[in-house]
Amino acid sequence: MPTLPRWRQISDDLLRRLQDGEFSHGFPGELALSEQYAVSRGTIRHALTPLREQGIVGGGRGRRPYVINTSRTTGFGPMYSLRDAISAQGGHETSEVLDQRVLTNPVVAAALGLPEETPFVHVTRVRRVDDAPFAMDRLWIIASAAAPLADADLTQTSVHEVLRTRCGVEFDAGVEYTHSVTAEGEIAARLEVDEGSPLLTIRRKSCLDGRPAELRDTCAVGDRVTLTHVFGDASAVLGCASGDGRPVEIPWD
Amino acid sequence: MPTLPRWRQISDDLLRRLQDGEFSHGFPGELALSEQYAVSRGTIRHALTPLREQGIVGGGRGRRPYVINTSRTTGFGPMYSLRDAISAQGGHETSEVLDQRVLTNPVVAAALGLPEETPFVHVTRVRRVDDAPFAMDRLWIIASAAAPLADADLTQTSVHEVLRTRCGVEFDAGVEYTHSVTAEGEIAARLEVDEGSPLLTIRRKSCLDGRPAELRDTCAVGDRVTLTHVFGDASAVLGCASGDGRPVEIPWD
DNA sequence: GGTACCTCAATGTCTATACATTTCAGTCGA
DNA sequence: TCGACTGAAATGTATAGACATTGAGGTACC
Repeated sequence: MPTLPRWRQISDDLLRRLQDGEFSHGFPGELALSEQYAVSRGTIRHALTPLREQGIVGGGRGRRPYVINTSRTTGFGPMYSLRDAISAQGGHETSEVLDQRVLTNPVVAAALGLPEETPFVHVTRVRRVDDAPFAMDRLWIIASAAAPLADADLTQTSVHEVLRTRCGVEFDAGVEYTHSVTAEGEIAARLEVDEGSPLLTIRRKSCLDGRPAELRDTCAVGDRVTLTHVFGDASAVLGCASGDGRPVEIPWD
Repeated sequence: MPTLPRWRQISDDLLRRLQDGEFSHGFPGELALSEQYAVSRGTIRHALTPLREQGIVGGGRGRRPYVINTSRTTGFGPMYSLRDAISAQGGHETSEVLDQRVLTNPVVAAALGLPEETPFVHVTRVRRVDDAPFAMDRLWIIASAAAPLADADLTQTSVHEVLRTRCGVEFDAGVEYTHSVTAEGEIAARLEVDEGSPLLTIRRKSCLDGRPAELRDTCAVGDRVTLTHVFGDASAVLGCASGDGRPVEIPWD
């Protein structure tokens, strides 16, 4: 495993320190960080870029640097794991694992452009917040890169987390397709909703190290889940009315 | 209007040249661009960053630079305008404008954290591809920044486009909340779907120049719309089976 | 023919510096 | 008291150079 570049180490370290609440009374400026870590300001800027893009810290020319939000922390670009979007709304989350083993699947392999006999770790789960199911998902991750996943305890930990800590890898590219459908048959039963209820389906194909590595299908219950995407320093619009994401009815004029 | 920084000018220029197909036989490297534009390599790298992040051009250490995709061009980070996601699937798109005027709305103002009497440009549309409605949306944009929008012809042009070319502004931050609901009443009628059909609702709050500026509610027909998010160099997973975003049924094992 | 190796080109990482620009806070004056 | 002004602090923009790392393509050897 190659050593991570210095800017990345600093970025991770800053994220950790943010989560520890170390900066609740103010975030240091680039020059201060430059001294703390004994690197040039350019490297610090590089390290801060992802934090600023994800709206975790803010600042700007002339302005004092500040912390915006530490609750939503994991995720990479637009691919916030559903788990984080949910647990932010409070409530204890658990997963019921229905299936977790290594197998091959020609359809999945084709969707990722991989050879038919590629072995995948296959996981199927129902996810609950305070015992109410809010989503179920199936995922296939290329086994060669994610072997520990086959044995990991996924009832309390996100897949993203396992990959990062146990496998030392992170998704670096991907596509996400979102649809709206209605619940039917087995899925409706598993999610404990009426047939005909609205669901969000999300198919995600993602890469590790530039190579296809994962296919994931998620089914989320429409009125229990909010898909949230943030970009840039959105502090000005976060936390206003409707900050929880529930649409406020806006009267016609 | 302040002059754009050099890196941004170059970024825009490269995007234009990409759309013109100038690089269909190969994309120049950083050093070549550095000479062409007579700027340092650092500035070129800065200009290339957004293109690489959006998966428009690819490359990497040791690899020859290459063009991935020029069709999806507008949009900023994860906020691809729905229009682009749709028109990529072919078909001629038009909008039927139901309302377009300046007014105030206390609920909208509150959601954006603005004073109650802030004037907005309010637009309501039904969007169609080949005459079939696929979405309707309502949006409020702060009038002071988007005055030309009140008179613009939106039947063929996206709001994003008008803002960029006529107002010289672009969204630089925002939040997007996506839900799944079922169609009812007036909305079902306007979208020409049965009651109970699945819909995607997207509420977006975004900023111009770091200040709250827009609130947009979109209702999209579940089986006519695919919400697509791309990040990084996803060329390895784009264009595989299920490349159109329609989920392929994957058999249980 | 195929394979291992080598070399080169291109990008990734990092440093150091200079100056422009913007905001904030404090000061001064009307 | 309120306004305008001013200076400091911080980031934004840009340059130039150095070295490391990677992948692709060609070469030479078996």
